[in-house]
Amino acid sequence: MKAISYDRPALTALLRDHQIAPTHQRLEIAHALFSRGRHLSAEQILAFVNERHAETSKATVYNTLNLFRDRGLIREVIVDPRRVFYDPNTEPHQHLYHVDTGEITDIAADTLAVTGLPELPPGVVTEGVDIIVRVRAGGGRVR
Amino acid sequence: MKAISYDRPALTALLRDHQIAPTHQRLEIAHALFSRGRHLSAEQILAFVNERHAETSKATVYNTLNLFRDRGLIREVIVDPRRVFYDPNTEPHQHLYHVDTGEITDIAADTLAVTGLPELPPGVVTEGVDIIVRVRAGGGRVR
DNA sequence: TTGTGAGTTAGACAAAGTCCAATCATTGAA
DNA sequence: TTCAATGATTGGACTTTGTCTAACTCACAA
Repeated sequence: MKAISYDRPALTALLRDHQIAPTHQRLEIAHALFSRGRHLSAEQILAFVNERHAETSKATVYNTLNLFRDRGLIREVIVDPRRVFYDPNTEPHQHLYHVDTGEITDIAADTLAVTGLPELPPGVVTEGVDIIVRVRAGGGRVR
Repeated sequence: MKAISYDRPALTALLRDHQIAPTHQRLEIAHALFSRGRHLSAEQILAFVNERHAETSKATVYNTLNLFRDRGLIREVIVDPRRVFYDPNTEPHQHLYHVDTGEITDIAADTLAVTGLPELPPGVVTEGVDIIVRVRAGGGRVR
């Protein structure tokens, strides 16, 4: 999330930076994600984008999210087997997943470190290291 | 994976230890997972269990896997948004996920350490910390 | 003004998993 | 050993998330 303002021209520039033609629908979808800065599912994005009057189809939402992901504009978060969440924050960071509520929050990467990762098998490259801290409402005792 | 042999009596005892009535179907499903010691999807387990002649339904496989998970006999691995994998190894360890092939392998926990996890919000308990190293076939340069 | 190619669309389809009401098995008490 | 009660299993309908396809639309360059 490099930019700070997410008005139309800023989003247009953002898409162009990532070699994405800025169509109306794509700008709407980008706006839904970036203006909220939250982790949203495809269904939620579809609902937000069509809040006033239907103008964007399910197929376009999925196409666009996959395109954004391939172009490095957003990131997939896989924590819930039932649906994928999309994260407008592509800076390195990790996730805290509240199992009961489905809520996802960020964990800043700068405080976090992983040591002791094993050697990778040859001919293999790391795509990324995902860390998910799963929490649930706990009876009294914190920790 | 405490036990070493996974014959019928051993599996029966394993289920009983976890307050699970050892029915025929449950023993078959436990056998499919524990004798292979690999990460399997529900579909794969269904196929293994019915290899010779159909004897266990889809519903039972799902019921049973959820029961085993709730009783702490197996663990869910959520790395692929399309399906859940089940892991007969409940000892603390992490996963390496090969994005191209779908292959999952274990990372021993004893070499691994995570530091700098933030304070949890109050009234919340950690269920677990999942670490997934995503790798893909890489052009020459390893690492 | 018009042709072209990229983008969008509705709706059919697919895959994973859940639910339900009917049936079947296991078990413990008599 | 028998039998009722409880728990487990079943087929199939259903739900949800996501993909696919073929037709259509739109922006834009010539």
